[in-house]
Amino acid sequence: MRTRLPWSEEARDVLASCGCTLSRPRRTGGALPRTLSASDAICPEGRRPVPLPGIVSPMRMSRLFGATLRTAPGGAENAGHQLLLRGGYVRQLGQGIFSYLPLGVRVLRRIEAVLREEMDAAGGVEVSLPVVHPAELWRQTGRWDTVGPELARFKDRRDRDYALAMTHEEVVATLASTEIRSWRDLPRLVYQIQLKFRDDPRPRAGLVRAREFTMKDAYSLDRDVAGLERQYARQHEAYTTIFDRCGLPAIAVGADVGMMGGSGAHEFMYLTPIGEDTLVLCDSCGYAQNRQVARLAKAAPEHEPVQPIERVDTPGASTIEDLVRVLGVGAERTAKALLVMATVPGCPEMLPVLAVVRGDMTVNETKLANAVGATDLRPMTDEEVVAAGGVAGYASPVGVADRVTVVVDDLVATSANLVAGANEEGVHLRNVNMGRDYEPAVVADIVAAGDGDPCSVCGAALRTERGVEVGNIFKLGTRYSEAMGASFLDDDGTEKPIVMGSYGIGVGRLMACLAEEHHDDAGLRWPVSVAPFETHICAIGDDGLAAAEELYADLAGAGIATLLDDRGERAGVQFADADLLGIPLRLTVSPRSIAAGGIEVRERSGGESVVVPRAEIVAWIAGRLSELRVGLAAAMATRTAARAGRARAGAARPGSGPAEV
RNA sequence: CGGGGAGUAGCGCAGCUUGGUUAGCGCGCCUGCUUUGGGAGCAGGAGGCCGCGGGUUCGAAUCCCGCCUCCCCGACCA
Repeated sequence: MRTRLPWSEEARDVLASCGCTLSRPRRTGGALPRTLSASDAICPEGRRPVPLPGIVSPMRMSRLFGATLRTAPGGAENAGHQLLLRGGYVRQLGQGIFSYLPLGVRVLRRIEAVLREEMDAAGGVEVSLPVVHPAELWRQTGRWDTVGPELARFKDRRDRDYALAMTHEEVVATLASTEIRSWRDLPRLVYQIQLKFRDDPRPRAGLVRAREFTMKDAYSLDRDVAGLERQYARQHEAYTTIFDRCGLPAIAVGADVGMMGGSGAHEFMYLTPIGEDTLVLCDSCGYAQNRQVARLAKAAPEHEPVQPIERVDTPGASTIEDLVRVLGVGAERTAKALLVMATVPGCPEMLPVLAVVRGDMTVNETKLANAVGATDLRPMTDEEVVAAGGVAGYASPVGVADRVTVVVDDLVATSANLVAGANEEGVHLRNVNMGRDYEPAVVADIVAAGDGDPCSVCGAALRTERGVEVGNIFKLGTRYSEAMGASFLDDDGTEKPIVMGSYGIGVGRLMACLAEEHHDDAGLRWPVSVAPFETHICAIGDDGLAAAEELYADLAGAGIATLLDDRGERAGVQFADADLLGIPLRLTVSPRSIAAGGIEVRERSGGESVVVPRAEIVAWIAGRLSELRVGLAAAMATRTAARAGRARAGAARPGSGPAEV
């Protein structure tokens, strides 16, 4: 049975303005997109009702700014970055700072078009907020002091402090304080596509981690938490659609809220070895979390009577491995202590912290930082260890509670008779028990989950993967609205703070990930939805060029984004550059193709060339592009699902998933 | 910030250890001729503050010191 797909609302609007009879794309196997957008339309006359979003004009290669390079500049490590440089999409100006050349700009614009469509569809309205922020703005939320050097600061000529925008919560909250007065003004979703600067300590992998970058950031404003949850779920859905449409397989994982604060967050991850985040995944139940927050199942320790504490000499045994060997006990019978200094907002001095986990586990620094409310942790210096009453290799929570904040993993808290250090060189203590021998300041889950650990949901073995964070969504709550005085009058007559959420996608990073995902040895292979052009005409020879000019005019007239190689280069050069640039359809016009009665079409994604009669070429291409678009969405949906395993429980897709067709 | 590496023509690199007179190679670029469906051939050419500053030396791309920049590995983020 065939279901007719609905045109999206926006598509209906634009289609109404087209005089042609439009047909729907054919099913190409697998799932179809939820709705069809205007660009999915197949027009029998080869016309498209509106210019393709994000693509404003066809282009001649002779006018293009930016050379293709045969060899990638040194320093470009990953394939995607190398190809973007070689293809003339981007150039690096400084560490983490890039120029976009015309081809790169066009890819950006197309990604942005998808972002705008999906944000609009989610009820968003576009704004454009300043990149230069008065310091006062950031002081009001306290982030001027808490964020650190990542926030780039400068002074103006009158010695006033400013910051370069690294995110826009403060500005949005300030605006909301004047624009939103009543519950009738809510909910709202504002978004922008704007430059950000973060003085990242370590830019890396080209566009994947730049310091200056464009970001789509959206902010939801709601009356209450229920409203926030609705918008959050809607954004979650929109993000899934966005990455599907762009052709990037990405999965949602639970995440730490980090410097944003708030009550919950998901990150959208592109799984790749070049990623710098470690994700903890469960293939069995779909649990998926950033390692920073991933949990593991901890078997409840067996109950046993508390034994008297006793000293034991362990000369030279300063590691858990030594201890296991010398005392002949399992690592799970030991307690391991880690000494760190924590930066806690509001505290003038750093807080000394002693963290205790079982010897067979490792501390997760993010969890530990969250447990003490710290923004930053670093190892203690030797002097600080002494001041804390500890001895390197023999640190222990026993007897130091007055000098350090003791944080105990919840498993240690319920484990009896552990072996711990004695805060004395060469000495350990047997039968150490929390409560009797020491008092913790905090008990929390502070251990790291990793490969092979049991899943906290279903018990199956977890595995880890690397990923790049291409997007995130945060439930901010009222932190920013309260700080900036953004409140509204509710229908019960009381003044309430606006409940906020924030939702980001790095545009350049998304482009970099796409380049990483879609390439082969010869070059890039852009998904049709984000390619800088849809067709690339190679004009071979003088006769070929003359015929190509006509084809170019026809395609341009049909609204098909076309790049014409009019440089008069040899065929091999043109083909090699076409492969490098990675435009989906290559059209060859040459004496040979003319003799064969048409235009030679070859798809960058592979397959044989076909010759299409000249009279049919425009409609043929329009149809093929339409098929490619539909096929892309279907392929991405299945691919994403396959990569995520059966992502459900852990990924916690809120609300209903995409409608099955 | 800690550790490792690199700055020589537009791009990729050699030369440096063991200082030496005019700094090379491939690709690209310019001119001409020939070629013309997978990065052409021949001939001729242009293009260098050898990252910057100081020092050693008769003489420094080369040795020494300082600085800057970029890349990679660890703590942060779209």
